[in-house]
Amino acid sequence: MKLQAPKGTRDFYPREMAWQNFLFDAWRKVSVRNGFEQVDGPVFESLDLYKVKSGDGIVSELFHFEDRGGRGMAIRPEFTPTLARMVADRAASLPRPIKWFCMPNFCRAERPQRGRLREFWQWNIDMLGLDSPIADAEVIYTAVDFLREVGLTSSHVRIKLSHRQTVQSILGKLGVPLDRMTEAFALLDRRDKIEEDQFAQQAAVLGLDADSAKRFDEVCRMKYRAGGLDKLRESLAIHDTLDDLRQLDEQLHAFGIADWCEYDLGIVRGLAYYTGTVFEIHETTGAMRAIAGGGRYDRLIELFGGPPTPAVGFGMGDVVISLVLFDKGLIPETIMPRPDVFALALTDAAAKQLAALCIDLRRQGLHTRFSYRSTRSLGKLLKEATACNARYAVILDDKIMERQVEVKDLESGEQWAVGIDQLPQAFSGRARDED
RNA sequence: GUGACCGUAGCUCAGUCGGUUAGAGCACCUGGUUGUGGUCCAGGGGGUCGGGGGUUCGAAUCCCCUCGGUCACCCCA
Repeated sequence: MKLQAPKGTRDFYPREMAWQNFLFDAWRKVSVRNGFEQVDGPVFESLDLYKVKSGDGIVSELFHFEDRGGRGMAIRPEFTPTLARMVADRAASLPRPIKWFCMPNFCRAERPQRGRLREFWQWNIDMLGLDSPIADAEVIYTAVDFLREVGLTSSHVRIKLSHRQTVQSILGKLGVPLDRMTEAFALLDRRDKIEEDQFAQQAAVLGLDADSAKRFDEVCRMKYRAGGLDKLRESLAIHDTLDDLRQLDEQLHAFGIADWCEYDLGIVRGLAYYTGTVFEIHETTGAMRAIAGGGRYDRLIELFGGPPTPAVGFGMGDVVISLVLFDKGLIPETIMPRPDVFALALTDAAAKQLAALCIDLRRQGLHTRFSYRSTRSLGKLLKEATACNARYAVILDDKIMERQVEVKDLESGEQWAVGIDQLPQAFSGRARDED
């Protein structure tokens, strides 16, 4: 093959495109019914915009270029900076809370792996201007609503939750000073990738003695079902009211999604800008990378020059969720657009009327296809009609001269004669009853 | 960006020790036959074996480079 799609990108043939549309439809439908409004921004932004949040180091992860005036530009790798910019620009006039969603494509110059490509589409749900755990819970509820919509259950996937304030409070009581919290979170995130003694050593640098480091590690490995906060508190053996987590827990119950959720203090979410709730959605087997991730980021809008604005949201990429649904056999067979009518001609005289009849049906809004083949074999033509999953076949023979055709219901196999003027009604089933 | 493994038709794969013109099933296309739906029959398109270079009388097969995929790092916004 001489020309191939660039590394980490995909071509969408009709079948893949149909799936993509199916997924997008589900994202949009769920977003809208939960009260979110769709937005979007430019595919590329000023390079500087991405440095604001992530620093200069981000540049190597971006596809970037100079425009003809020498200005640094980058193809968007995420939506949050654009969102922050949009909110900051109209902060005074937007009604609160702001509930927005989008499903744009992003590009990141990373090494592709399973579930991780260089171009992908991501569903973003964000809720701004409401500093209440209700917002956290509603955002998480929206994710659960989607999971249900595509046929997943709480036995397939789990929402793993943590809370930055809670973990920070625990770490503080174990001896980590406030100014080393960011490092402590980073260590927490890396704990599975480094040796035990290295972990202990690095923990010591942060002010944790051997005993505290061990407890720290233990706490982060335990999982607690929603509602199990008292157990969590006991096992911590640390006096902390866990107020932040407790309020969230109440709301998760109020939204009826507690059985999808589990507390896992080992969930950190890479970047430092999360301020409260953090969560990831994982397949329960744990085999795949996270399906979605998000949390509360109350400082970020300020960082982009807006007024102090509490915010919570998440992103879900199209790649992992598609792999998960494929693995679980949850991709429906019927994602391709289905013709209402497939018209076919059994004689040369009838073939001459085919186009006119189809155009007429199309003008009445019916998805109509016909055969381009010269064969007059009814068997072959019906096979063609079945192959594209048409609902009805319209069979033309010499009776077309008397304005009569046969209509065949391709699901039931029933067939009956219809005058061409009654054709559209024939498909509703009413005309048949009158016969 | 670093390291490891992989790469034969759209898909799943066969291809002996390096040896003639690279194969099968499915899929796709055309027509014939049963006038009524994954039947049967006949025929067809499609591969410079991912690409380039090297070794050799001769390379899908051996060596190097490159592109792509997968896995682990990095990162995961």
